[in-house]
Amino acid sequence: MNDRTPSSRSARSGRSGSSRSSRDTLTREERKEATRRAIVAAALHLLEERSFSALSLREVTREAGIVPAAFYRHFDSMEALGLVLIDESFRALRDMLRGARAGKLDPSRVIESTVDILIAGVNERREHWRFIGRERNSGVTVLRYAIRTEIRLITSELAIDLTRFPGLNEWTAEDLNILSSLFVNAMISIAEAIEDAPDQQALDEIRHTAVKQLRLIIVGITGWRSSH
Amino acid sequence: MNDRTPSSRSARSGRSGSSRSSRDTLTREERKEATRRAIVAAALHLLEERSFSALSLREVTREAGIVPAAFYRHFDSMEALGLVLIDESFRALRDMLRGARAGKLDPSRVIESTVDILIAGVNERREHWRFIGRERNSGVTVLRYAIRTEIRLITSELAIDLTRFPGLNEWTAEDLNILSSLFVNAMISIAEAIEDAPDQQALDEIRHTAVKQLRLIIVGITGWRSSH
DNA sequence: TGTACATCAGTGAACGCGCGTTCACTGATGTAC
DNA sequence: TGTACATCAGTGAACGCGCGTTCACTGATGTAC
Repeated sequence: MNDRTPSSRSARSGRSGSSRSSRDTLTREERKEATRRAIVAAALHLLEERSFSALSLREVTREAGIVPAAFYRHFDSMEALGLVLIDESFRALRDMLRGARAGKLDPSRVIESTVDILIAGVNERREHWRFIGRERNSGVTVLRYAIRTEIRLITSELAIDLTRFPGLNEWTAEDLNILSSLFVNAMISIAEAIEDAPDQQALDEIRHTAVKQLRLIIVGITGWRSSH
Repeated sequence: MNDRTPSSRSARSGRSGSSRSSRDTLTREERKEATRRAIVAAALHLLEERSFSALSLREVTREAGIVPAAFYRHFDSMEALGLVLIDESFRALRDMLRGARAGKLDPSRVIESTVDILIAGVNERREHWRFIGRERNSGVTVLRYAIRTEIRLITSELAIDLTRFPGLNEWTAEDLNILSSLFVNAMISIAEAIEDAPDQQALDEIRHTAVKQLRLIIVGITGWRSSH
């Protein structure tokens, strides 16, 4: 696991000065960025087994292949690194959701497709999901609030999207938000279940359950007249 | 916060020997039990602000008013203490649910009453709920599994209870479990929201949202024919 | 009730360890001429 | 292209600190007679 990202041979910049890479060498700026990415990746990797508050600066730098003091060339503190991890994780999550929306799902199989996309997305970015899932309720206040803010954002974006569905366009904003947070909550617990799935059979079972749960919510919606 | 539970004056046992307390003194056994409870309470108190993996043995003993080494007279390790905390927290939770069932709710207000009981219950045992909510997804594997097992138990107990409801008694066991885990998930996220509620207004809003969400699930059920 | 001995919850000192942070440093990369 | 100087990412040693765990101990509580 110790690739020793830093310390190769030499580098040479292009003509006019700023960021450009020639064949086998990198500019100083590019090297710094590579180390930064190594730190982020090391942290994310270690966070599969630890919670953020149990993660030490020295562990991260050890995994990233640098000396502890070098950490401070990139981040002010572990907390700053944590916020970057959240930002990056939610960027991945948003990409997934955007992809799902652009996909123009077959209306007769909306739920199945949604669940499939969710499962594929979580599997693809296991580390990010695990991190978010862990820290959402964990001890580090700053991270917890940052994550809840992001989730609230996603929830209200979904609420806006829902207005486009037939039958929902005359719901009140409040009701749409309630519905959308019901969906988001369901997605979060499905994602948490996926993370822990030990094998394909467990995954199939989760898929099956998730489809039924979401279908039940949909049935609820269609039989519902937005109240007061 | 340092009450110094241990070290008072003297004690005297009753006639025949074993556990019995006279007026103002305690047997050795009772003192030991008191210290044990002090440790558990200290840990639970500190866990309102920290996650378990960030909690040190020395912090706990300091808060409990004993010397670090004395911890080992009561628990083999911090992990053992963690498991006791889970056991105790879920005992509190089960008491709440049992109370709710025994209450013979007004059928026309089942949802409102359920939510009220949930809110009251969570408020009454904030420390336990916070602990469970945090550790459910946190880094300490043993605790995470212990909590999930308990939640699975509660879910299947609820599923059995649901068979008594008109219209649900002919559902398959699988479908009942799915429905019941939808309920339990909703309860968990409601409980998490309650923990963070800063004031009465936020609490009212949570109550309002929770009632609507549960009602939506119920509508879903009544419009549902248990499939295959 | 009184005495002599056993038990054991809690003490206090000591240990080695990994931690976060600081600092002066080095040497490759970048820039000015 | 060549030279002289500036920049700055990463180094390695050092620090003081709180940690978990061990150990021989103490003195109140408990028991046997």
